[in-house]
Amino acid sequence: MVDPDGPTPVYVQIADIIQQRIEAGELQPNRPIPSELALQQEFGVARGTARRAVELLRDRGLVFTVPQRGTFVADRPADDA
Amino acid sequence: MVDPDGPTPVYVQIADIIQQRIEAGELQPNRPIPSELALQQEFGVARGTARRAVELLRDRGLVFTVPQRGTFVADRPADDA
DNA sequence: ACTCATTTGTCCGTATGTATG
DNA sequence: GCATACATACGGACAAATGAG
Repeated sequence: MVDPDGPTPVYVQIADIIQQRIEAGELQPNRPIPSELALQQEFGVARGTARRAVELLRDRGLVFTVPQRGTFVADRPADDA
Repeated sequence: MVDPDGPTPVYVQIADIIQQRIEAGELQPNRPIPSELALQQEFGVARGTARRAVELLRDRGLVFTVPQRGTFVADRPADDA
């Protein structure tokens, strides 16, 4: 799934994969994405790495995090007007 | 200097302190801010915490980082037009 | 060309706190 | 009280690029 030896950081790879799922409609607006623990297990990475991936998705505006609740797909997955 | 038990996260406190130094002119545009190691030692925190503080300053647009070189005070410390 | 020190980038593992259900 | 989940913080490790010598 992810390549630790590739030129792209693992947390970026994970963020890219989740972004694809969002764009593919597998993860829908206002629905939660997998928890940090779930991502950690799915991709075989440490919690910090899973967190970085989610942070990156927030930076991209694709998701929003509600403390103590989870991280959810933003209303507008990709574009605007 | 920083209060680990206060309501404000340590990395935010450190970012605030550095911001004050920038605004006070102690750290000048295009000049480097202390390295992560220096911040780590000065504030007695782990490197991850020092990094978080610098990240926050980047988010605020106060500094820019050049990989393997250092982090520098942005040209325009605060405003724009 | 090479070595050394510096500095940021990434990653792992762990612990504690806080909030929700 | 317990389980889940994010937030913060600590510690250590290795890689890559830069710059000084």
